[in-house]
Amino acid sequence: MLSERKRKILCAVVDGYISSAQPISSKEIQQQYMLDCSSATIRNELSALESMGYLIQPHVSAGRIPSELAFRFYVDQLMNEYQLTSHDVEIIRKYFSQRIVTLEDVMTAVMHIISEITDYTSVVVKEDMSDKITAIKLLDLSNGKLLVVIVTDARLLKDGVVEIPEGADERTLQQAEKWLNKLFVGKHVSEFVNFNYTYTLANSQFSQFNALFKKIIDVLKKVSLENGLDVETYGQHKIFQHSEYSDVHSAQRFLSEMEQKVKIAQMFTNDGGQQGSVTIKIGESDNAPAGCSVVSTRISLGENVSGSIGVIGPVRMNYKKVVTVLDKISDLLIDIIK
Amino acid sequence: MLSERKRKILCAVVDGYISSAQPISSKEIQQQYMLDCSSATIRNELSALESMGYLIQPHVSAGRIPSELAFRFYVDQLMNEYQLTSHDVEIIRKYFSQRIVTLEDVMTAVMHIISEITDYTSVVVKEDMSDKITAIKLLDLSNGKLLVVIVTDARLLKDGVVEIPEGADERTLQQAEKWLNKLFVGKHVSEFVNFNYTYTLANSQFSQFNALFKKIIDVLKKVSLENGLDVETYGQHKIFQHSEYSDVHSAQRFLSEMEQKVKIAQMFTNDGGQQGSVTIKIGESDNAPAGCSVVSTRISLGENVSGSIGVIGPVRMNYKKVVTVLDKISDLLIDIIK
DNA sequence: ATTAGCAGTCTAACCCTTCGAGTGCTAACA
DNA sequence: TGTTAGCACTCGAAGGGTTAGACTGCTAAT
Repeated sequence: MLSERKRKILCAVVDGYISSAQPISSKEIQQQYMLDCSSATIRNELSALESMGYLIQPHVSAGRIPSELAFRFYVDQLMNEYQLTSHDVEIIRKYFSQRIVTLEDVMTAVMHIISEITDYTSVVVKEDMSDKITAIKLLDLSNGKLLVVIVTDARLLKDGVVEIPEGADERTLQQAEKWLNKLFVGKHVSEFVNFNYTYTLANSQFSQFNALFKKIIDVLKKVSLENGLDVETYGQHKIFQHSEYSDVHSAQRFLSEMEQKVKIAQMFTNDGGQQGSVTIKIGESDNAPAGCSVVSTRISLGENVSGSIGVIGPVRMNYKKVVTVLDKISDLLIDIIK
Repeated sequence: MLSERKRKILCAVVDGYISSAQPISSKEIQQQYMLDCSSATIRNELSALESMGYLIQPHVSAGRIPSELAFRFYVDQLMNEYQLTSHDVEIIRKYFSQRIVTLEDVMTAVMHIISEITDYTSVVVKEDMSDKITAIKLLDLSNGKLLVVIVTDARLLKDGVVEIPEGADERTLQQAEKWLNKLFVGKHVSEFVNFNYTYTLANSQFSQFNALFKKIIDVLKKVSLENGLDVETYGQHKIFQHSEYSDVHSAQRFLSEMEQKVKIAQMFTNDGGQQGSVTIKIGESDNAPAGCSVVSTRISLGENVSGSIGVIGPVRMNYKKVVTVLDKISDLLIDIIK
């Protein structure tokens, strides 16, 4: 448990680093945040926080920067409120006062608002849940491969080819087919983006077919991403405003990452938080891209459509502001989407 | 008219600069491209080409780089054939051997192929021509504004608000409405992306309403872009592979540009070249973004859908390769799309 | 018309120094 | 025991100066 003073100092470092992108020195903390002890005392505390893993010293004659652990602690316990500025509110007003007719319009507006206010790349993921699976068929292509056909309500079929596992005769394949249908029919295609197969498969009676099922579910995942999911981003150029992307390499990495829509979708849709609560992923340990954080919230977009909105940006992100903006937009969406 | 030797030298400079991104020296040309005269002679020729506007010398002790004029001349007259490498062919094979079902699949594959082979950002624009305009209505909102409602076959209506011009009474507005209907009904929404109003309007009998019509057409343009047009890009991160974007500023400019889908659509769809012929825009004078070139070709995607595919990248682009790839893909598409 | 040779120019790279910011440690102090 | 002043030390960023070398333009000879 951290002492009150340590918490205060840690918060000062994180806040300061978020706004300046520079290592924070003991003097700076004393002058700007706490006046009741000397910089030497703060140095001692900083040193302690560093050995606890919360702070990092880029080099010996520099101040401290927060570790990912510190950011995690910050968003969970230290972060205080952010008040939307009149400028922020004006941006929201501007977009929502435009004529908005379709769901597309809404989402485009939301993306632009979020990106403009926060200066991060905004992401909208839309999951169309209306397309239900009506049947799964396995077709032996008699060259050692199996054609998996997934039939759905709306579009006739989606398919993929997988290897037939060793020692699978016709009868076992039929059984497998039966089992697959039992498991999947009636479900929405987009439910499989984040399907965690280890559990389900470990308990199935077809453990020798694990590899096959895994592949089939991969086909489902692919299909669900390509058909049931719509990923849009806006404000990729905003990353250049942040000093962590001032070198070309990290910028390139970020952009490559952003073009992998599948990955993006997963980051924004999994561990489904409830509407109204904001999920924050910090760094690779949270399955965000290296050096990046993902802040998102789930939204409902009508009968059979749900989704996520959020931003992706450097770990040194203005979480307060982002969370507040997402909350606000989320509230507004509830009013707008009937 | 340029002498044969000047053409040869100019071609050498352009080819050399395209592949090295470095100013080309007289010595280099002599060694690599022509052995039948000395570097001093080439220096004289280079000097002449510079004063003709084809070459630029970054500083006095550097070689020459081609001007945009030179690139224009190169693509029109000098450029020789490019042979697809086996690696290129392999990439095409890889993507087209995947199961491709929908038009979406095709276009995604095409985008990836083009970007992977060329290392530039690829763009696909799809214009859905099935949505025809059935009527245009003007509604006086009696606050000095006019609601323009565009009714189409498919989706009920699209609208926008414009100011009523000075001195427009009810009767003239009715006339204007009539004229608008005569002009637009039966046309496809997406025809207006590149509608050039100056000509049409200059010859209309409503010259005093030019501003109004202009706005209405802007609404149509906006509508057609938002509804009838689909712009997708892939490989934005590829720009970092090219030295002109090794500084953060130009990279940012490029990305901002790429996020303006409207502009992109216009660059790829206008002055409608025929399928099978590749259009090359070089630099701002050709309405490409500053420092950029746009290479595109029109394709047919079925009954009521047409579009463009192409790349956008630095003016120092490997035009040979890009043109060849686009030609190839264009041919393949003709086979695939029925 | 072409070419060898040479003086002149400019960049890129490297090294060196300096400046200042910030720390850790020590010893004194409450 | 916790806090603080003082100081030596470290390290990076910035600036200046030098050097090496890449090319050119010009001149004069062929």
